[in-house]
Amino acid sequence: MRDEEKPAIRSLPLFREVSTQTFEGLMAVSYSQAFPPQLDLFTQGERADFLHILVEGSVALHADWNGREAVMAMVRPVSSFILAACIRDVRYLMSARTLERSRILMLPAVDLRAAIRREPELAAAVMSELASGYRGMVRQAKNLKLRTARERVAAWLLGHAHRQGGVNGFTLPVEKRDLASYLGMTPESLSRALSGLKTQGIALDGARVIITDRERLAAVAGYDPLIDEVGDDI
Amino acid sequence: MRDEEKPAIRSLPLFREVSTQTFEGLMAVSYSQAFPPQLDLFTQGERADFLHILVEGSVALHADWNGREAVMAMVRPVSSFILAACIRDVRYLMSARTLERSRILMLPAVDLRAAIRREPELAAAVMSELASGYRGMVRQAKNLKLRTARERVAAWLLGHAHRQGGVNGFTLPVEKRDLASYLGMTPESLSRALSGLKTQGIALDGARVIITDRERLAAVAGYDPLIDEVGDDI
DNA sequence: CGATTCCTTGACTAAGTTCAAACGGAGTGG
DNA sequence: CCACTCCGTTTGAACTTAGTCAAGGAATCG
Repeated sequence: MRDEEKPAIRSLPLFREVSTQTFEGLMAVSYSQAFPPQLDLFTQGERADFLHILVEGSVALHADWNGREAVMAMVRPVSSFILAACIRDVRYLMSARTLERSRILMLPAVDLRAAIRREPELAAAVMSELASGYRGMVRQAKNLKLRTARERVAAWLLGHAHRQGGVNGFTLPVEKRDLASYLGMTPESLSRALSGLKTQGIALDGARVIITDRERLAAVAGYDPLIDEVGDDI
Repeated sequence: MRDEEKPAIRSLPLFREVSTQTFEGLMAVSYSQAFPPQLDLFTQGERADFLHILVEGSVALHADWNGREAVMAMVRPVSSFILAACIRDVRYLMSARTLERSRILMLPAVDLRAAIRREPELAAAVMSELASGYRGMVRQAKNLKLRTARERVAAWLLGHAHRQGGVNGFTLPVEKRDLASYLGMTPESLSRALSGLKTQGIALDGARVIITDRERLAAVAGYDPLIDEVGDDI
């Protein structure tokens, strides 16, 4: 793996409190690899052999069933994914594919599990990470069950603007069809939902979105910290 | 707390591997209480002060937003709930209410966190439990995103029959409207979906369901271990 | 019993999907 | 440099699914 990647990985919630010895040990058995866009990293149902850490690029976790597909999560650097399957030593429930060219660190699940057994600080971090991931999924399920498609779109726009540092304008970080799938709708529905929101506080230009009336958009979205505040758990 | 409850709690995945000393310590600071049906135990947004363990009865975890409500999970004995919020010392994302008269053990989150710090076996069990909960939520999100209402109903029926020990007939363990909400639909839709399934391998008599043609029902449901096999993680 | 609560059914409405076609931008090759 | 192609997006129209509203029925519980 590259040395310039290390500091970013070291500062992940997962490794921040871990001893240097353990961290270096884990890095020594991991390997980093670059993947082209649209490449399948693994497929649901396979055994979880590696904890993946996205260092650069972007990755979609998706699920397939009966010929249908849904994007379950969109991963951005630097963060790990599919920790739960690695911990339990079971099969992936989701597949992963790169959206852009991506650099990924692959950490053997066996070594991770061994390190956890040795180092309580790592165990604590994993626990915290899993709890956070669990709550993220609860939020997603709430979003799906309680909101309409249009409301989900409005909420996502607000949430993304917020995560970008409270900006008003941004360009969509992924293709619209992937976003649509993530939000549980078809690309056509997303397109129409976005059009419909043009009178509700946003302006559109291709993949560029500008929030012109935050209050109004928030009213449509029914913005709620217990669904949308993904960041520092309240 | 009552002594006759202890063995069941002791054999929970969470406490099975824990030292007797720690276990007894935790039990000593916990208290068990009986609640009437339809009682709110806590409300989303409140601080998570107690890990709850359902000893007897049944509990629904639900989420509310903008005047709408959705049942997110149905808890049956003996199992713990809202572990993630306790671990992270944050607010509940869901509310809880009893469905029947229930006996619940309440374990102060502070003591739980302290015990975890002291005992690696407990930390490991918590980790495993959280990972399992996370995967459960992923399954639920997949279910919601990929399946139609009718397919979810069919899959739930099969899953429930399977969890009951592979029986063919059973009576619904909760009221239909709660089941409907859990499955992300209205009571009317559930009613119609069940009627529609009468030609697809089930027979109905009020709350009693008999699976007459498992194959056929499984075909409608598109039964998939990566969504439906809730039990021992594959 | 009578009252309440839950479930079912029917008719209607709204939301979202599907299919098809047109549009538009990015990259390619003549 | 322009035409061409490819692919994602947009738009329109028909259709399907699920939700809403309202009324009737069935079961339950004081």
